[in-house]
Amino acid sequence: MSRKNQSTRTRILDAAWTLLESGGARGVRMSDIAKAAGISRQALYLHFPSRAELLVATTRHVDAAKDVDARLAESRAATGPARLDAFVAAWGGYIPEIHGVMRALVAMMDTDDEARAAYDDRMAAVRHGCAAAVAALVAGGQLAEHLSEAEATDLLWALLSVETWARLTRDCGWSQARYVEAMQQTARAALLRQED
Amino acid sequence: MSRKNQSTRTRILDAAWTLLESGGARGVRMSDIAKAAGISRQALYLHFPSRAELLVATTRHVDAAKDVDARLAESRAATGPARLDAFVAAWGGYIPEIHGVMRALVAMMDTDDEARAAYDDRMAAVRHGCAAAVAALVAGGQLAEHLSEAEATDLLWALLSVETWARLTRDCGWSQARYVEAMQQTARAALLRQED
DNA sequence: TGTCAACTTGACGCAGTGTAAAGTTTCATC
DNA sequence: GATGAAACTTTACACTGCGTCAAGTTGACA
Repeated sequence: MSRKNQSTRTRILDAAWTLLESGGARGVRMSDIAKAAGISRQALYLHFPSRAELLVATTRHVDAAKDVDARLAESRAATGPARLDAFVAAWGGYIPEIHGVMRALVAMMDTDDEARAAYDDRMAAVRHGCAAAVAALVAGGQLAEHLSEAEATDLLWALLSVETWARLTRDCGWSQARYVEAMQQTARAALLRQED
Repeated sequence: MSRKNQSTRTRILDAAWTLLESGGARGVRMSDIAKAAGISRQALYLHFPSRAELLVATTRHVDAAKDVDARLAESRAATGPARLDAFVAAWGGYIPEIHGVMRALVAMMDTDDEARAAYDDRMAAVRHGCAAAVAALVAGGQLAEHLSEAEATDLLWALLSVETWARLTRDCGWSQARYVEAMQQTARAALLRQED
């Protein structure tokens, strides 16, 4: 409630975020987060009931800090294929900033319903954006004949997975710009009706 | 060494496989595997030094049982775009059979070098297949101009990830056949020079 | 009959999460 | 300035799952 409480909570979330994002291949422990936040491990439990809920809160914290909604909203301005490009660029550009947090969430998903729900929630938001981009194609009669609107949405959503991003940028060494460009190209090739 | 030893080892691997594949969303424990194999938990350690090595051995066991090499070899017969289709069908058709095992491997990757190495090994094999399929396109002058041979390989490899398969079939409810068809379509659209 | 390998039982150490309880600091308020 | 509440600390412990250890049991084979 007090300002000090707020600030400690924020310090915890920032610490978790930093640890998850930078390095953190080896699982980030509660004690790591506590140390980084400058408090005792037990004090974490005064603010968050479990590791899962701390991680979930961290994703929300990052969303708020990076203003993901505003960014995705921008892509809504364009129409047709340009909208597809804009959405791919917006979401694709956001992935590197949440990669670590998403990774942790995915790792917990198998054993924690809280984490699973948070992940599903996030995915639903992305899917919603995909659906809107596909709808823009349908409106312009530009969707490939061999795909239903739902299938095109599924395909785009699958294409824009964090894992795919990680493979291309982390494992294959692509630059972020190259990734976005290639995904735009691929999404267009996969979803647009071929007729120049 | 003895036949009985062999058979116990095989029973363990089959048990692990079954558990990982069927259900097993909640992490599969050593005690689960032991119970399923009909031996004590401790006896597992007479055959495998650690959970990681048991999982790695399980992937090899599955590979041997399903004869992945022979399946992928078939795709080498075709040329040009047909080869791309054949490879996508071969690997894509294999994914559902190793999904559970791969999942477990990925989950361990973060904390275990053994598992990481096994995963990298498997990925290298898939990448090799991707590279060969792309090379067949290059040989026929059919690769899209905007992609280098290496980039096309990266892209195909990213497209054929287990995660992408899981999203489409598990999360979106696509049939295996629809998945393969859509991936062939998408790979062609993304990689082939457009010129009809 | 002895012995060797495979297996069992039971106990333990270790890491990491989460809980519990008692003590300390800080700060607002009477 | 004493009182009391909130935030935090320290210490300790329960629980799960992995991995180790040691002392049996069982069965096959020489």
